[in-house]
Amino acid sequence: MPNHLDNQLCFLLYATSKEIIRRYTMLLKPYDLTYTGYIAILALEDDEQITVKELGQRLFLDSGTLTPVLKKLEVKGYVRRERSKEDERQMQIYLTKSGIEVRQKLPEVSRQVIKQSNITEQQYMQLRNVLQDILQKDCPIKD
Amino acid sequence: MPNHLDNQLCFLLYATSKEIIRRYTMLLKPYDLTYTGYIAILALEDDEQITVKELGQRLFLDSGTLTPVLKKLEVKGYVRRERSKEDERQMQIYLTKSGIEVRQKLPEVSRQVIKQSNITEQQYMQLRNVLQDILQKDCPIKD
DNA sequence: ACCAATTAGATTGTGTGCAATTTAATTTTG
DNA sequence: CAAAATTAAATTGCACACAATCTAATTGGT
Repeated sequence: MPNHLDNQLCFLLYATSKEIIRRYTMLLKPYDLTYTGYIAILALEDDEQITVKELGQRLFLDSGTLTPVLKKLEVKGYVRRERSKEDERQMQIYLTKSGIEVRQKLPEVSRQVIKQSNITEQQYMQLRNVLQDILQKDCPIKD
Repeated sequence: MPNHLDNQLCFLLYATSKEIIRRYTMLLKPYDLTYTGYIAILALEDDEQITVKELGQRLFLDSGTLTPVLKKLEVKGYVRRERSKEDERQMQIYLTKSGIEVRQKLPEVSRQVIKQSNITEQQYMQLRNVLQDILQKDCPIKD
């Protein structure tokens, strides 16, 4: 591995990620959604109730980040939060009708962001594969 | 471009970037550096004075982010900040002796992070090329 | 059944990240 | 040359991220 480039790679990852999120944020404004709110809604299936913990596992986020985001999504009317009756510690999250509606419009936003970045299908696949590799190889170490 | 994967790619980028930064943050603790402080120090050459604006261009960060970071680096003794005499609006930033010293140790941190992610040299090159492409293609739109 | 250990979510504190505004200095222009 | 426009940093406000702590609920062991 070429040492003098180590930093470039990590920094590129960081800079590109920020830039992509910035673009999402702009396009999500009409829906009154932030990027975090967006991925939270996308992670919820239409007829599904999941806990904050489960949602956090899908998004790699903890309750410290998710709790405020979900409260805001609730105020906007996109999700509902209910204490589980079987286990009072758990909070059940699910999409409202309005949340399901907005969720259906979101793929268009995503399509536009990808379009802007102008990458080829091959590059797209390469990038996805490498990132999945890195993230998966990271998982065992985290535990 | 396969539509149903659009989101996966952007999310992967976001999640991987966060994970890599998390690893940096852990390894940087002994040096009393955050990731942002780290890239700021790396962006400064040993015998160079640059303005906050210039530094921001290198790091894709604005004064709103950089000013507090640089003030903290100054308190830690890694950089110095001085008003330019030619143009009082500008703040000149440069590494102290201590900053130059710590800077020399940082490539080792970077090497360790790359090592942990276990990617092949080919993957490394692919990733770098695609990210550079995306970031460059994005730039004209920003201006 | 009781108490220690665990677990889920919320809260707190620190550090970004960025848009928007402010302030002070410099440059441009009529 | 003076007023207007521009520019550099700093400041403000909002929204994450995440570690650490807290609280309440549940579970496990005896």
